[in-house]
Amino acid sequence: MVYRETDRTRSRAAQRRERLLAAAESIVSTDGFSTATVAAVAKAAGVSTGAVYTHFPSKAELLAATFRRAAGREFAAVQDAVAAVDDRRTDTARRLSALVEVFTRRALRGRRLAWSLLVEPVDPLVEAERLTFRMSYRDLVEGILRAGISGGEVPEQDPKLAAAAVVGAIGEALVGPLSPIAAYPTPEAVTDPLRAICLRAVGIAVVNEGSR
Amino acid sequence: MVYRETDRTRSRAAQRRERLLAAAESIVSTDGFSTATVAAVAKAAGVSTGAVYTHFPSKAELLAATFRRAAGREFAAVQDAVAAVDDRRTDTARRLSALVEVFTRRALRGRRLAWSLLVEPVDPLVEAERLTFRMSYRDLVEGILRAGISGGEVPEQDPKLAAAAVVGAIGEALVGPLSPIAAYPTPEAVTDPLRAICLRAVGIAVVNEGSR
DNA sequence: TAAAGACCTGAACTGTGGTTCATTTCTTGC
DNA sequence: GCAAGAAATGAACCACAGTTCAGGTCTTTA
Repeated sequence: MVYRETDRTRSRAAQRRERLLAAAESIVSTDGFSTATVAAVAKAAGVSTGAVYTHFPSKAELLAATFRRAAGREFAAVQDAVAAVDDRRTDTARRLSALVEVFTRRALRGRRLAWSLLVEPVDPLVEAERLTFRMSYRDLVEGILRAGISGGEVPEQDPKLAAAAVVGAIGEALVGPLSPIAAYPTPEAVTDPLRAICLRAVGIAVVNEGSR
Repeated sequence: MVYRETDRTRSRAAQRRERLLAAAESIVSTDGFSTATVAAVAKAAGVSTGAVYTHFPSKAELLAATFRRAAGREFAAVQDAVAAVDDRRTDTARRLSALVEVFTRRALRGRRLAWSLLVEPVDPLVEAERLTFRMSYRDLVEGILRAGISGGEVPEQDPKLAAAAVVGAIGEALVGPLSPIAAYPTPEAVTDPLRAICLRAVGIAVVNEGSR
């Protein structure tokens, strides 16, 4: 044999894969997963439909990878925001507030993507990814609550249940069909009351609702 | 023409329609909407696939009607429970508690159906029905909150946002993939903390969490 | 019982979109 | 430049489930 896999070919392949993912994400974030057909993604990436299958074993895997990419970035941003608070001092209210604030801000900025990531009906394999990320968010909240409970800032309660409720409340308030956020003029107008709701829900008395 | 539509034929048709809906609901409540194919529903109802189309214009309409049937019953039960509290006296905490309790109890009893009604990916037409019902729940909560706010029991806040959050919290805590309820031994073990969370979320201080 | 219309049957049809594959084009190392 | 292997192409293929329809059956009224 004469042909060999080399740095150049590998990076070329990685580039193609990246192009495909970027194209898929672009479609998803403007029109949702349902319009992200193999043909559409291929076209957007400037390749043939068949070429998709040299980089991904199936459409489901392509979309799952796309989901991971987008959701991972979102989660990392929220996680970082929470961690940044930690750097200064441990304060449950602040950490939860940071979580709500960053999540909300980002969801408002990219509402279609947020909708796709949170509630759009998707292929089972993508749904599995979604489950993973929702669990990550719940675990993040749960961790905050556990720390708060042991520190005495948060009343005794099942942190798992409370965390699930908080995640559900944020999700429904922001991207669910029930969300009234379209009527809100600024991000703060959403984050402030939503933060108040989340803090109260876990039993933290909210003193000053205005903030920053 | 000699053939005429008569009471007998009409009731026969109504019966068939009913059989189809019942069959569809049975399938949905055990295996979800995804397995409710036209063929499967027809078979379960004891008719041919073609006969379905004499009673429903499309599969989507059949499933939408099925959804309405099941979701309508659930909502009515919750609504009745809330109204029953009203009969005695107006008390926001009691009304919200009744809502949480009945919703939870029923969801726990039929978890698969609850999942199908709340979060299973479905046809757009069915999704539209779901939206309607979610709005009904939100409106129910919103009404309770408005009354509470004007009565001074509940602090000033956007009742729409708070209602959406409450509905989201309940949904996620009960049937979402994050739900830890499988670990709970009895319905009360779920309703008590969940009620506490919901009441606190809207700003009602929870004094005694034990209850009844 | 006959005519007329509606209903029922289930096999055939259809539309959509994921997947495959024979062929062509590239890439690599000599 | 050439052999060998990989990747790309895009039209053909296929699977699946919703929908249709020709033919048979049932209901109704006269």
